[in-house]
Amino acid sequence: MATIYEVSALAGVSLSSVSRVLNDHEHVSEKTKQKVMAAMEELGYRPNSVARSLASNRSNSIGVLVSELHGPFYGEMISSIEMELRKAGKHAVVTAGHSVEKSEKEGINFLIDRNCDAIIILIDSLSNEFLIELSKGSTPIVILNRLIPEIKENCFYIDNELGGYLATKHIIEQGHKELAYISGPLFKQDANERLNGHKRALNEANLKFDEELFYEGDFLTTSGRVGIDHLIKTKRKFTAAVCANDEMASGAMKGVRDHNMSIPQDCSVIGFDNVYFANYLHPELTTMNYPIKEMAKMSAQWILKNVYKRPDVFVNNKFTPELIVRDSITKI
Amino acid sequence: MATIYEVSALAGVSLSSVSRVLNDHEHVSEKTKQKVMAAMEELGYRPNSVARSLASNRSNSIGVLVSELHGPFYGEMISSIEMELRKAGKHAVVTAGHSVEKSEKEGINFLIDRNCDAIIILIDSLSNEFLIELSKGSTPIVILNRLIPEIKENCFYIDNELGGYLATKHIIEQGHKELAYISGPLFKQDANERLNGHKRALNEANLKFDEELFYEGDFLTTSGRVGIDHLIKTKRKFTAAVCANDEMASGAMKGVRDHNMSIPQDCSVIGFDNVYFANYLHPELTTMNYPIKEMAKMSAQWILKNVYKRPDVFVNNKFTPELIVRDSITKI
DNA sequence: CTGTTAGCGCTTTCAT
DNA sequence: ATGAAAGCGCTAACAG
Repeated sequence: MATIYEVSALAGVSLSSVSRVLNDHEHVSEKTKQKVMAAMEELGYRPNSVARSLASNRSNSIGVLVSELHGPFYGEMISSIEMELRKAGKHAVVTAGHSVEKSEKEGINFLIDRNCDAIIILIDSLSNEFLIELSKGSTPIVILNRLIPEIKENCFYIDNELGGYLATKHIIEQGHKELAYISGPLFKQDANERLNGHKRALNEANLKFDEELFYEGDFLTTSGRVGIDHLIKTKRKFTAAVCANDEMASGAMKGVRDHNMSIPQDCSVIGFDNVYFANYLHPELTTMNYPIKEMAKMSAQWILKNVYKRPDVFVNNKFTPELIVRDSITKI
Repeated sequence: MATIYEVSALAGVSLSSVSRVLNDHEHVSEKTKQKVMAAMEELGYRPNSVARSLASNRSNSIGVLVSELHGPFYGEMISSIEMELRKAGKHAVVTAGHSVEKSEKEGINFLIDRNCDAIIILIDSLSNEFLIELSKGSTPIVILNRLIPEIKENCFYIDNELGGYLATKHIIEQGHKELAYISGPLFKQDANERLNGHKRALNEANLKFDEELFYEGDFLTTSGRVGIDHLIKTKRKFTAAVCANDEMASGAMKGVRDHNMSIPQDCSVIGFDNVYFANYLHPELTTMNYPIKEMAKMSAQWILKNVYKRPDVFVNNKFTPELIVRDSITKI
């Protein structure tokens, strides 16, 4: 593998000149530039990214820490981040924290030790305090799906409370009065906020929140399934199940059917996130859109702008959930 | 950030000794080891991975190139790889090729330039010849979902032809005689093989393959939907739709229902891959299991063994698809 | 605009 | 078992 030395020798210029054209510096005469490029071409020179990183203290890699790498939600997020980064010649180093505090901290250390220039984080177990502290370190961080007021510039989030509110409001407007709620794990901020929105909508309609018709799941499909079993066992009547995400909604749909009820006639269902397969469930799932792709893209752009000093792009931190009406809710 | 120099000074030993304990070398006295560890502890020393890479010519990063980063299939694969790698202190650098030849080649160069110690590849546009050539380079590669005889040690694959055969055989055994087939894009090897298996089963049952009841999709949900429209327009009768993957099957199910037919009574459906949401479709999808997690894990282990010389693990290259019977097929 | 010169932090012979 | 010293390939002041 040819090095910068050989290039400089062949081109008859100094190391620095080669380095300069490599880094697109100004103040290089067209002539030397041509000579250098020709030499590079002839030698099939490829820069050694590790050496560059060591000398410049930039790895051009961005760490991405998520709860899980699979699942419809994270996949879209990572896909979106990688696309944006790659256009800029940067790359994504991904790792998962599995919603376990210890493991998530390890993930962060892992990425920092890897000299990532910045880290994009979408996890739940680490406290705001920890993340605020982390943000004071030398590795810039951006946080997805969470607003931490003290470092709000680094946060990209949607109004989960509003989303929860709008979802439940919609279902109430269709005439439903007895709502079951299948929640995400309440140690997660978004699960909490969505539940709060749900309660606000209930309140506004003078309906009361029924503890018996509440089930705390884990955001995974199976817990939607189990949740329905649990709810039905209470013998309480409900005409709709409000689910805190689409995965649980899909599980809930299965559960409802396993009890020989049909959707939406016997039980309406609403989800949250609008993951791509919500559209392929039967009936198609009414849900709240979560613009994860746009948010992920924004977070990447923020890094390009703030860490790599790329020309300004407009960066928007707050996103809005939107109701997507499909066929899983019936009028009463 | 403390460096190895400060550690060596504080411990009162040489650079090399510090390096030795860092790398778990033998021939280090227990005493110096203790001194060094104490010094590291005191200084909060963290090794600089970039410097290590430059000096050792190992980046401890493994490139992963896939067609797409989202979708149920790739998500599970990447998740599985990352878990295995991280246990060994290695990390995954991911990138997508979008099934476009130019883009996939760029992806490979990108990863090589990033000094990845090895690359895991699951793509479709690059030819066997190209990959064989690539395998002769200095960066080891492993190939998922494809058998290239010349480099079969580096390949991890299932018998797609057998899978296609078994799927269709099963559906024939349920009494179906008029089968529509929604294929993956035929430039992809797996799509081809699955189709061949389908034809073999047909043949064996003395049924003929009907060109009119064939539709070439793109492995994405929407093309399953579109495929059904197309098939129905032919006015040919069919009692079952054999789909080359679950995503198209989910689209096909939607299509069938949009034409006011019910599943499986009016039209049975079978998929391929057994992605996690196949279980949450309605009716639950009968499909062929594709052990992508195990295969991904194996590929990571192969790298640990062959590139990093980790203690032998048993490595299996060939996997077998298995029929998963659920509710999307009816007896005739 | 171009060249010289130190490193970046660590690994790895080679002696001892 | 330990240490000295020479890089790994490149960047970034600084001087000219």
